Amino acid sequence: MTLFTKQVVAIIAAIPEGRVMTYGQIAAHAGSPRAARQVVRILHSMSRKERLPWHRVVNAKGEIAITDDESRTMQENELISEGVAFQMDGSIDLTRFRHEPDPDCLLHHLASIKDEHE
DNA sequence: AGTATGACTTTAG
DNA sequence: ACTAAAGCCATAC
Repeated sequence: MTLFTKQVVAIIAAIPEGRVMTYGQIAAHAGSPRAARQVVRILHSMSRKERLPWHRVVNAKGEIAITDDESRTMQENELISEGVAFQMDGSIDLTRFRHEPDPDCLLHHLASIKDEHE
């Protein structure tokens, strides 16, 4: 497992209830602004083993990115139950629900991750 | 080791 | 506003 992966996991795990982040955002905070797709892969592989709030991750337009119908509905329900409101067009208002990690907190977090990283 | 694969993003037409 | 194409790079096989 790479450092990038651990950072992504840590960032996702730190998303509070009722908030969402985009793939690109997460990738950028983990050090690779163009690695949105890796975030997807990590979500796929890690959400099975780890308990990640994968439902709090959406695409850049604030829409649910998942393709599977059942999972998409499940994500929708999770978000609604957390207080995330969907707009008429089925997207989320990112100006209201986007989570921006606190820089200091993030730095500290990443430092401790780097330590435990082999 | 080499190739294929994405629950994406951004830019260009 | 919509579609097309290229870029990205850690996993899975």
